[in-house]
Amino acid sequence: MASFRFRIKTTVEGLAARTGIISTPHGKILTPCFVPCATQAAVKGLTPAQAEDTGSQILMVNTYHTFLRPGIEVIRKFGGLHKFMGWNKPIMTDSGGFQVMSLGKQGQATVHDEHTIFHSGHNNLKHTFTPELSIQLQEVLGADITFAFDECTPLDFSRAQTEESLLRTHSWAERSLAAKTRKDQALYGIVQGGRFKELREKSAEFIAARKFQGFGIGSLFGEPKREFRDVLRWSMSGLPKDKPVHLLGIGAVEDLFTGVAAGVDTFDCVTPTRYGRLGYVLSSACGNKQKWRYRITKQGFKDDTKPLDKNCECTVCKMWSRAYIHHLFRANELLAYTLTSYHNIYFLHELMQNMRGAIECGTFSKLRKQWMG
RNA sequence: GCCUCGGUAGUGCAGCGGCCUAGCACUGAGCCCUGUCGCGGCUUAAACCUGGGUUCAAAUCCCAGCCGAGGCG
Repeated sequence: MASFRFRIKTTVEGLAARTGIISTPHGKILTPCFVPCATQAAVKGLTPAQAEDTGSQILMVNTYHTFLRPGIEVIRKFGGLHKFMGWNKPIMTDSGGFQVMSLGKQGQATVHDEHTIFHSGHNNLKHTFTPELSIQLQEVLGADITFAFDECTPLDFSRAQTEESLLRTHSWAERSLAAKTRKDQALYGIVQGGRFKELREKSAEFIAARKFQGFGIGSLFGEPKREFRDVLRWSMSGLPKDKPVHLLGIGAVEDLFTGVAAGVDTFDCVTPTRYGRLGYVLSSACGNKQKWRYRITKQGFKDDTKPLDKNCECTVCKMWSRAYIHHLFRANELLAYTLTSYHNIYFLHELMQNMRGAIECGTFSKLRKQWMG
């Protein structure tokens, strides 16, 4: 079985942007690329075949969610996620760290230095999560790329709170590494540090010094765009260039350009599928140059015979009209979610493919300018 | 034909003399969501069946009509 490897193909003069190839036991990934979320071992609304058709090279599955349901023993019985969900390409698994924050905000998680206690909504059970458990679970899940258990620090945390949280993330990073037993899985360490320059740099330095095969950058959403750029730069400055970097939870068009320019190799984000369910269509021709999206549920599309995106080559855009998809949403037909999610994922993969092409042709800055103005 | 009950935003309900500038839920219109949210949040639009009467004051009480549901013939 092939082991994990990262090879840089092309770099861009004056920028950190690069193309590369991540090799994993389940195949290669051309970077930079977008990673759709399959949180509960499914890309919401799509079959694995459809996910592959959109251009997906790798999926992100969540450890905490699959631990709660169906439970790790079920997946163990199948020999891992790949066989369980019928996806033979690479998989990465989130460590459950994000849920420390997202559930914590709802009072469903309490963080301690040693562990985190989750109060499950499913059945009122309490679950104690530790870095060791997260790694153990991820090894059973069998992902090609795994993440250290971290604490996603809310951006409104004070300097003192952020520092305390960061110490925990670092301690958990070391414990995650120590708990690792499988050699065929890559383990990424995660850089945190909230919105503080010194803490981000300190975190990057700390994580870079450990034996991780790659790095994740955490907690970058919700920032004003200017800060986003800065925080990303601080987070990456101390990381070695020869290892892959994943930007966790980011997928807005502008952020993808910013990330790639800064040298990020992979991105995961829920927006294409979440937007798909909310009736938002990603489009390069929608007139909204901030968000690159519009709402198909609006009245105006009721009898619109045009495709979702006139510039898009995806199956949905070739086969169906805005009027039809508008109708599916109005009628609450499940196909609405499938078609819109399919298109949205295709849109992001297409964008990333264009970025890869542009980097290799030396026209990345031009492409970015075309999109961002 | 008689009797009973009911007619309040698009839908379903609340209000039953002044506290109604009429409340709620869904729906509509619009905005928002970045390691998931078929969710949730915010803004906004929209109604007292008709006509008489009683009263200082009627969505509210009375009469007639119209409409709907049920009962009796």
